[in-house]
Amino acid sequence: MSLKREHCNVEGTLREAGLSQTARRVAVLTVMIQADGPLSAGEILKRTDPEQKINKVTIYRILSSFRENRIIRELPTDQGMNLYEMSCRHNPSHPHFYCKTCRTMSCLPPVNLSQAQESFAGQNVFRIDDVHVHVTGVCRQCHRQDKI
Amino acid sequence: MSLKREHCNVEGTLREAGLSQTARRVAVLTVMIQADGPLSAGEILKRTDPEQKINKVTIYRILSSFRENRIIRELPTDQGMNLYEMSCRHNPSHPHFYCKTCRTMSCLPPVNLSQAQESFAGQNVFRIDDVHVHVTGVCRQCHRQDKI
DNA sequence: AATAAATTGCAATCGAGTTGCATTTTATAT
DNA sequence: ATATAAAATGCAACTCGATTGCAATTTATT
Repeated sequence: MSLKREHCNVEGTLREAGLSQTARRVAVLTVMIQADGPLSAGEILKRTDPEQKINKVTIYRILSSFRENRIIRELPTDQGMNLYEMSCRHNPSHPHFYCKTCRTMSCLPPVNLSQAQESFAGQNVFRIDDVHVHVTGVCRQCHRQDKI
Repeated sequence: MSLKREHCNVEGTLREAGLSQTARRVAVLTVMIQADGPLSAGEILKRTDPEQKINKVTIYRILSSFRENRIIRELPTDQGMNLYEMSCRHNPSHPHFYCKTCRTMSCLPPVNLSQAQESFAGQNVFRIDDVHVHVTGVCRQCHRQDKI
């Protein structure tokens, strides 16, 4: 994401999702909107106002509600924890690049997978070791069985 | 993967990787080769001969050595744990489909991402909620700093 | 201001995965 | 075959991200 960019309105986003406007939710959403890359739950906690002393459980519950309402995306990492980023028209779904050396996750522009290697050449990518496409949704069997 | 398929030779795979032929490694690799989809560490443990009574620590250490030697691939899940599958010429890298309802991960044929939605139509996919491309490697900055 | 519903904090807990160390097994040489 | 060093394994304890139960607090609504 660039520095000068449009982003969502905090109050409007919560209202559209049908979530009540609590100080905690406003704080977390503000951090998410201002972030320039995926953040861990711990990092989100650090970036909220220390005056608020938000409990980590509250952070996780707010992130869950945001995820359920598609306000944010959850990105599982190779390190067994999740990172979070905004999921809105200002930040459409895109590949992420994890550097094994500095252990940081950064965003890549949306690309055609078959052109990945060439397309990523202009990015901060020296070597690609693995490209993993992860598709989430509902399978036909589950849909048939009316589990949803 | 289909039922009648070619697969790797256990002893040869270990030898080529420079790993000694221990009963534990043979057991785990046999399970991996015979699997028809990604398995969790616990499931792999279950599928080994109960007579061997392999410790879970040993399973994790064997999986780590296999991953380091590119014998297997590790797939992080939305559930905060990893699944494992063979990484060889008989099982090239491919997308995976996670059904939120039955919570199972299944394999999809390799496809061009831009054609994903259409291509998956013939699979056991009812609805796609998210397609996540995860690229792993080394960034330019780390390469410049000779960290590797 | 009163009330019910929703949210939050705290402590305890879960579970996948890891670490330290003693024991056992493997590969290699004699 | 036997000895030896190196590698692999088992066991117990532990790490840490994430979750649960329940009481206390805050929010939305009357």
